[in-house]
Amino acid sequence: MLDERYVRDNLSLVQEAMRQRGHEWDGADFTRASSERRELISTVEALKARRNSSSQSIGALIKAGRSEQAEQAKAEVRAVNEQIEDLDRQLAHAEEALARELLALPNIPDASVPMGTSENDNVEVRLWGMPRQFDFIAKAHWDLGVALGIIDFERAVKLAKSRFVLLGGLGARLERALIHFMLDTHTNHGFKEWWCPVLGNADTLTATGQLPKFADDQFKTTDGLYLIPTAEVMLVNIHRDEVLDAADLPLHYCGFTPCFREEAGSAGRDTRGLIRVHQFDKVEMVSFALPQTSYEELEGLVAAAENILQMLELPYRVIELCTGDLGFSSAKTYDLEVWMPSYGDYKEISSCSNCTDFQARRANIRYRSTEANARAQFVHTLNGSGLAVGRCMAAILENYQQPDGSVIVPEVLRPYMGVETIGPDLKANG
RNA sequence: GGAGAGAUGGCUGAGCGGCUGAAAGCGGCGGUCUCGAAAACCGUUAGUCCGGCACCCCCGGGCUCGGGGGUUCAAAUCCCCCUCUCUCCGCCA
Repeated sequence: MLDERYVRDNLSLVQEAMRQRGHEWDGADFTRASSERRELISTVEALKARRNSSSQSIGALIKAGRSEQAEQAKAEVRAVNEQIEDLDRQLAHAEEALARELLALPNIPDASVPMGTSENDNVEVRLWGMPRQFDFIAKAHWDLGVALGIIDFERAVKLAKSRFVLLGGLGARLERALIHFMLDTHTNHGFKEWWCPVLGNADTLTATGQLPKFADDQFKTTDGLYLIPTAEVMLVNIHRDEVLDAADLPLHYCGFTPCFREEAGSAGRDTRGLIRVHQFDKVEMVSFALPQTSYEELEGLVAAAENILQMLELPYRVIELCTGDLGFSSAKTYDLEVWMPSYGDYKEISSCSNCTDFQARRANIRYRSTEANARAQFVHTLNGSGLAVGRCMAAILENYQQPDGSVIVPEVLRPYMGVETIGPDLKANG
């Protein structure tokens, strides 16, 4: 959420920022609600001040035994109360309208973010590794996985519905190996590991920006809880309504959770395989940082995510999202895209964002500096995938496949897997 | 799931419907003392919104004692609903 005063004082800047994002917003409703709210507050608070002082004098009159004057004053206050009640109702409406406006407004892109209207305008920052040249016909991971007996899409449909996945034998073990490898690597680099609920309440999902605007993208329960679309939601909300000690910043957190997404509106896209499913595993990183260092933190998160891909020896590239492709809460985002032979292209496997104070304001997460009497300020929150596990498995299967349909296990995963290859012998795969 | 108890400032914990945004203690901050520190003593110490001043300070006012509603001229205090915590019972991986 943007600061109301900032939006009010910098309306044309905000309008320009929204235009760069491709977000329709003229600010008229905001301005109306904002000024209406302040006018109502001034009026109603003057009346409340009058009520308070009158009530006090009534007490004095009663004590002095001047009951007829007290009764007269009571009648007057009753009349004032009727006006207050009416104005408070109007004020509540104005505040609702204002909140609606502010909650629907995305973050302002950082000045360094490249201009653009779609993913076509994203900028490649760097490349790592070389896509492998196959001297045989490379298979897609959905064919490989099924042939190896480690991925079962058909039974997953029976168990749930389409866009769910069932992993068996070495497939299940590979999933687990990746999760452990990623968490071990991050915790060795100073990230604190958390295990958290996968259902969150409305306040929690509002704080990170999923609600109210993206309610259709979330799975929900009948009693008002939501399945989390990413661990970011929980890791950020750990400190909701808290004041952190500046000396403790930055905080580096990580956690593994399943992630649930309705994928409403993505019908027909990435319909095969592990790329776009309703439930997938992800190891997530979240940082809480001082405003003045949050962009350094962002580079650190990207490096931590890149480290995983490098250890797995998967070719990838880093791109910087343009203004038009930026996520709702983000001021600046780098995506990591892994080479995916079946697409003949790079495919997103991690997204690292600096949300500046946008989520912190919604979540009311502040910090107090060590200087005496310093006012609590909003922290900056950052998040990055480290990495999406399902897509990582897909990339490993495709990039490490052999002519006979077997898959070599990346070196760093072998201690977790206990095998060096996932072979074509179905029995050996569990 | 059943029965009971509770929720007050950074923490502990008082609080006859009006003089209580809140006693006291702890903690924090500032000071006296000291070469310095500790101890002792003195002072100070909630958040947020609106307005005066475009910021901070300061000044005036509103709101906030888990959340919401009600009674009343006036609610931390009385009534109702909800949430959460604790104790006991039941159930359970």
